[in-house]
Amino acid sequence: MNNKRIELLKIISHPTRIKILEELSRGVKCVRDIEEFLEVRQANISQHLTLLRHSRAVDYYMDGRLRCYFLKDPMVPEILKALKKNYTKDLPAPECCPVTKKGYTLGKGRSK
Amino acid sequence: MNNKRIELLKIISHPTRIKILEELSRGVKCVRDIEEFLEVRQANISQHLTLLRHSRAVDYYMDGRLRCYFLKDPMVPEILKALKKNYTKDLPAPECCPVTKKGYTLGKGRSK
DNA sequence: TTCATATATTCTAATATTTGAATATATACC
DNA sequence: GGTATATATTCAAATATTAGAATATATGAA
Repeated sequence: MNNKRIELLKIISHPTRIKILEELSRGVKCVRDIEEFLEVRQANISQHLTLLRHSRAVDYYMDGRLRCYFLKDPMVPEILKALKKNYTKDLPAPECCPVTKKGYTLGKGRSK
Repeated sequence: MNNKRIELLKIISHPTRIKILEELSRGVKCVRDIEEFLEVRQANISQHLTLLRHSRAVDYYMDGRLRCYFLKDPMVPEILKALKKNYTKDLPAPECCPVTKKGYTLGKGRSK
């Protein structure tokens, strides 16, 4: 598995950055637009955008004083989709322990 | 967006844990199986499995001395799929800066 | 009960991430 | 030029993550 992809995934995995990416998935936005709907200070948003830029998740157009950000990496929408999906139940558990083919007891760790 | 999902995404985003999850996506495995194909010590694998258990990404069956781990959270395979997908090009960039509807220059930050 | 096997936990040091505060830069407009 | 606006950078402190080492626990077998 490509390590760059995993790094990008890690970068994505932050509440503020997810919000930024979701907003960008609805269309191009400049930093002030992002400031408006997030309760986060400008400098911090800029820090997050810098991370997203460096990991090539986003890119931007400059128009005069504005930087208009947009999504660039095609994995990002896929990840957002997977995050938003409504999962109704757990994956089916295997019939029995396939290693020993014998009976089993359920893991106790599941409630922790 | 559900914060638990984002936390899980962050937990997933680690090279060793991705490898473990990929292996589990091929079928149930006990810890020793995982040790065999990863060049990581048992204690460390156990630490990663503990994280994955606590975030409910995986669960396990006990069979005597063996703990047979399997995938539990349905988002995990979706994320693995998104990671493995062969993305051939970037998302299409917007025609022009939609904020000002004027001409634009491309961001210089893209090469950093 | 004792031993070996399978796995987990605890502790710790190194490192990375996160945020706020302050400051810097770049551009448009006067 | 000077000023206001839009955004980025730097620094530092708080916090979180990571991996290794040592040790603990649980189970099955003898």
